[in-house]
Amino acid sequence: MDTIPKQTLMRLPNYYNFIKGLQNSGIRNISSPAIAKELNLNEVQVRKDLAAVSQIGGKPKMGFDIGELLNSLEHCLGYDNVNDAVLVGAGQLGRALLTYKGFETYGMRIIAAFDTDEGIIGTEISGKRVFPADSLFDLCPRLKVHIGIITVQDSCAQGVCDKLVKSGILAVWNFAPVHLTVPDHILVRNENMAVSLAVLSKHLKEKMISGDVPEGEV
Amino acid sequence: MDTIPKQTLMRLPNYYNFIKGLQNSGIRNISSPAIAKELNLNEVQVRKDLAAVSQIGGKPKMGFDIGELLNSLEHCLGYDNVNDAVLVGAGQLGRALLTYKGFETYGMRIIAAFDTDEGIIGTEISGKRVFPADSLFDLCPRLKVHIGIITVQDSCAQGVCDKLVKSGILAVWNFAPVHLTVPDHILVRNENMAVSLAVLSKHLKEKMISGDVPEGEV
DNA sequence: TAGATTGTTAATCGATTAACAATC
DNA sequence: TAGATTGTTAATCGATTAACAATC
Repeated sequence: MDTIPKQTLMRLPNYYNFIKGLQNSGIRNISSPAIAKELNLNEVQVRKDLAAVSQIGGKPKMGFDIGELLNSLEHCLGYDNVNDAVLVGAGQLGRALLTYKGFETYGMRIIAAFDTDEGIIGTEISGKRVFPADSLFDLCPRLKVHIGIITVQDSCAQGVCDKLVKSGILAVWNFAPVHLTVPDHILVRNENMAVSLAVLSKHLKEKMISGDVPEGEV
Repeated sequence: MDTIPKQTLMRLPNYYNFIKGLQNSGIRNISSPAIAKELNLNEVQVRKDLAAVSQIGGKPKMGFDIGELLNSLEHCLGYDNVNDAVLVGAGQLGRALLTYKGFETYGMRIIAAFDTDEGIIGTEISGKRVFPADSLFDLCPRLKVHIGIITVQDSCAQGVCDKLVKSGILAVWNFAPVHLTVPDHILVRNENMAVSLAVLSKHLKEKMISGDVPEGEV
């Protein structure tokens, strides 16, 4: 298990969710062909992916032990090391992220929120305190946080980003659909909801054009 | 401009956001080396991407006309054809998506929401009506919608998905971190917020290990 | 003209898939 | 044993990068 290929890493959550579901139905073993079929993947690809991840591997005729597989996947996905992040912009989307339960599963945690709105500063959202935006400089180093989430309006995003960088943030998860200029050593991941949906729609359109659609549903 | 490579398609929004920013600062032309530098990409890659997208191409010594480039990018991203989607689950996250302004930019539109909570059925969120979940079967075909967004709790996701499929939905954008079983002809895109954050964190960690971090910030 | 920048052809790289021997 | 399933080596595919001639 050296470094896992990026593409493999991206598929891991799908395996995890599928296999977790099996576990809940009381199933103990699963073969890669079975996984491949259900997830619409090539079965060699699944075997390679699992080989890269699983500690003890599978057994011919038996397949993989589901418990072990889940452990291995959790390990690879960083389940067992907690990573803290702060969020700036406690608007509709920011609030949704603060409330979102799923992060814990992957060892991630949003520990605090920042905003400029006097009305919500000092309140708690889903157990996380909202601080004034100015206190970033002070709090980030103290909390030793290195990941910042930007859910402010487009026009404020660059300014917030600059502040985060000054506060010692090394990775930025940006939900504002604008280009952020950052020093070379800062990691930026742009999350663009609209694009995700647009890409899905484009895929669908291509599929429809290629005629791969059931009778008359277009 | 035949079919645009998938990887290129994924980079398009980044070009778009960056170039849009330049336009707002009144700049008229941009060269691919300049884009490459700012976006940390290979300059040949940028040239190839733009070649695949731009209608009229660039001019040696001048670079690309920003207006034309934006038009071409908008065209490729489907800006100019509207695509409708319905959303099921008007909770925190669902509400954030309904409120999100960015979709219009890419020609996407959420036209209605569905929920089981009597308290919010009949209300409007950001101008979109919330209907009872049961009316899916009736409304989807009538609205000719083919994209469904799932923002319900994990435990309901599969049930909702089945309903959507029965209602004629062909593509599903799933925010619940569970595996959805669907007929072969249905497109599923899993959006897992937690994984995105976890992957970012993993990248950061790798970068930190490889020593690519400024003095003492670890 | 000289130099920057374009578009394209060829080389490289990484990921996917096919083929197959090993094993429970 | 026979057959399913594993892990791995080799072939293919697609995307990235390097090299270069064309052009404003």
